[in-house]
Amino acid sequence: MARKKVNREFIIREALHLFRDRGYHATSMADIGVACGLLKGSIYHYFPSKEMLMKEVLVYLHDYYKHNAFRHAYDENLGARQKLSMLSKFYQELFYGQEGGCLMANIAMETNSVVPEFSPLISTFFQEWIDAMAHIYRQELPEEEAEALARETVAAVEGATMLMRIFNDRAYLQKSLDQIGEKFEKLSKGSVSVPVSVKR
Amino acid sequence: MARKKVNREFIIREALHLFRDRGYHATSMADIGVACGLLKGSIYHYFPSKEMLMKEVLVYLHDYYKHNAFRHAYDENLGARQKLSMLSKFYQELFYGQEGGCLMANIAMETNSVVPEFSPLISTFFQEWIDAMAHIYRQELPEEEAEALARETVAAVEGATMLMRIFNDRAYLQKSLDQIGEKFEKLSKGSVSVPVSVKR
Amino acid sequence: MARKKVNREFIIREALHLFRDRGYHATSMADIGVACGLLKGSIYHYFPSKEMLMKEVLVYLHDYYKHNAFRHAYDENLGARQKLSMLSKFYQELFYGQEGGCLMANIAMETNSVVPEFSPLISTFFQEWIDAMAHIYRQELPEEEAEALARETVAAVEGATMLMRIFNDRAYLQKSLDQIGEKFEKLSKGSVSVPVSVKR
Amino acid sequence: MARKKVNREFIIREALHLFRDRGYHATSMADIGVACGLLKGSIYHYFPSKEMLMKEVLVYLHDYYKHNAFRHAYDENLGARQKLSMLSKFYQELFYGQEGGCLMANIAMETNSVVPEFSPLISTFFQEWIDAMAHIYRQELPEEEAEALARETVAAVEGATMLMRIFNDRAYLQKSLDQIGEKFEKLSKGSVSVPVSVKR
DNA sequence: AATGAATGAGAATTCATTCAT
DNA sequence: AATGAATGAATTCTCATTCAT
Repeated sequence: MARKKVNREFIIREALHLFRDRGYHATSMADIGVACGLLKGSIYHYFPSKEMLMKEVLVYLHDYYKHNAFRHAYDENLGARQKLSMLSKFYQELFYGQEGGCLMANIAMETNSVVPEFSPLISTFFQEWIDAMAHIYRQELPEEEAEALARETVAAVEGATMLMRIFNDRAYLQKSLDQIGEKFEKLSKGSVSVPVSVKR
Repeated sequence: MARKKVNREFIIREALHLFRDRGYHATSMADIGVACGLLKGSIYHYFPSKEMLMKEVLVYLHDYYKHNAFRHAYDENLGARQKLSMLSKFYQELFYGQEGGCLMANIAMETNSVVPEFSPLISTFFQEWIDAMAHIYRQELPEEEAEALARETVAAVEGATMLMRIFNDRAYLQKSLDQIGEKFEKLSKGSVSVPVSVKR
Repeated sequence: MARKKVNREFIIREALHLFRDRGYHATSMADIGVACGLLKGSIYHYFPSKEMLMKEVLVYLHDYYKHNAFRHAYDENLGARQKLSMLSKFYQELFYGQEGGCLMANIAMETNSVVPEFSPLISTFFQEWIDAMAHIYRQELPEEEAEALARETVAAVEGATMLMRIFNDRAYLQKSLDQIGEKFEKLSKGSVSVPVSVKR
Repeated sequence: MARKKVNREFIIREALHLFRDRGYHATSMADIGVACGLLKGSIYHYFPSKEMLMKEVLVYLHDYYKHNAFRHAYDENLGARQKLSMLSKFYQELFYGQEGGCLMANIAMETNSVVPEFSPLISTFFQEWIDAMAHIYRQELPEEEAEALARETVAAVEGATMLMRIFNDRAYLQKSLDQIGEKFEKLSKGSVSVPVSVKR
């Protein structure tokens, strides 16, 4: 029964789940308060506004991905295939809060032209994701091809996550993540670029 | 200045644009009123509630796709490639209200767990889209492959549309639509099924 | 299927039932329109406002009582007991729209200090009712006693009608109407006044 | 000018007066807010809806009667006549907010078939009132007679209260309350039951 | 740090009323 | 006579935010 100690991070995490599952507008400060065991007014001791809280949530999630997922893309102890499989596993877990899907995508769709303050935070996130994927692909694919495939991959995963929510069927995401490796395999075989044998 | 005559369809179309661009919650009845040259209260002359209006918008858009896009998939005067190119062109135009992207996707993401009444209307739409794509693919691909590719296609297009909005760059969608034909080409070549040569 | 021809009286009668059953504020012009097979706007061809319609309803009902009930009190062909029994029967039928009770009382309670324009119409009605009863009682009771009993009678009937509605039990009104005769009997026996000697 | 401290009870009491005087529909949350020195929105800090507030008002008034009036009926240190006179005095004061009359009756008449949620609260109140009166009467009257007289008494008082409002004349209620004792006197004399021999 | 009260702006919705056709 | 559209004001209710304690 030991109550979670309340601090900025705790609130951010609670808010993250609510925002992801119910969206920005449909989540009230009171909802967040309840989730934190606080009154809505108390949230303002930690964050000056709902908008700032949302921003911090976006930053928090971005950092989380950066440190726990994107990072692997640049870990030169790993081979491309290893990296891809690690990332896949990561996304799989992350997006498996089925109710919610991807916070970044959800908020992007809902607020893109209505709270433009969020946009740079969101586009930076996606750019870094794409960069990370492209970095992996470049190990075996020429620059341009790598970038294109990275964009394609991210689009495919997000599109699949969306369908997963709509049809309430995890298979969509599962399939999409599986294809990441497959597609890479096929392309890198056909590619002119030197087969990987990197490792330091 | 000849004012558009106001009727249900006119309101639905105005609302559609607002809902697509600004989302469900951030669009007020007053906004819709202004767009229609009416007072907010007057909208209720035509629709009993915001929720019902949104539903009719979803139905309207679904019908629009059905009659203008999905229909081609079942037109047996056309070859698979022709169908795909017609659909691509259609989506390209439709989703080129860049501000907005895809109404169905936007509303799905925003309201999925918060206004469940919309969900069946949205999932039916996507199912019919997938069915239409699968129907085309079946002309040259085995059942299972056709279905999988259809799901993949829809996910890819929606994911790309999302990135298009986020990066404010139409190339994402463009690329994705181009790949529909390419991917099909590659797969159907490798397939066992008889090459198409339909054309009555 | 021959639709009722619409005229002022028809609307008044429909409105009367709605006002009696649902009250003044909770009855909308649209409700009245529906009951009449008209649109709400059309009511304004017959009455300039909801308030004026309500007034006419009150007048209409007053007239109805005057001609069909109170009148008997002054019909010198009838004995006091006959008069009382006629009136009882009349009220019984009138107030047996159980849902509704007494329009005059309902509207009085609801609007007394909020639409004072109705008050004189209502108090006149009740005064005439009391006068009629007093007139009957005077046949066998002294002036003062007759008046007091008249007031008492009206209060008792209205109080009972109210309890009838609250408990959804017609017995309350029934009992009260029965007691009108009984009480009169008891009082007139004890009274000094000359026993009635009915004419004809 | 020391402002009354606002709490649930304070709001309930202010609302009670407004509801009694102006009725349920004609009293807006803004009215209540003004009466309490608050904005309309602030009322929702204490009550979740107008309907719930009304319910609490009904409960509050019921409790008030229970503890301050009905209670005396069961106080076996008092004789029947004493009880009756205490109750009379109580009603006299209570219903002497002439503008308003009896909240329970007013709300019953206005909302009986339009907000059925109030009905049980109201009928329970009247049942307890009747029970209390019957309990007193039973001291000197046989069961059945006591009950009938109780119903009659309540009906008479409410009917008189109504006429008091309509004619803006306190004499109606006064007279009715006076008669409670008289009628009981007459009946109990004629009754077979043992004359009361008050305890103490 | 946290509360509870209060605010003020704005949301959806209702409704009496008007008016051109 | 009747309609259907439109209005504008009011109503209930929500919510982000502020602030004294």
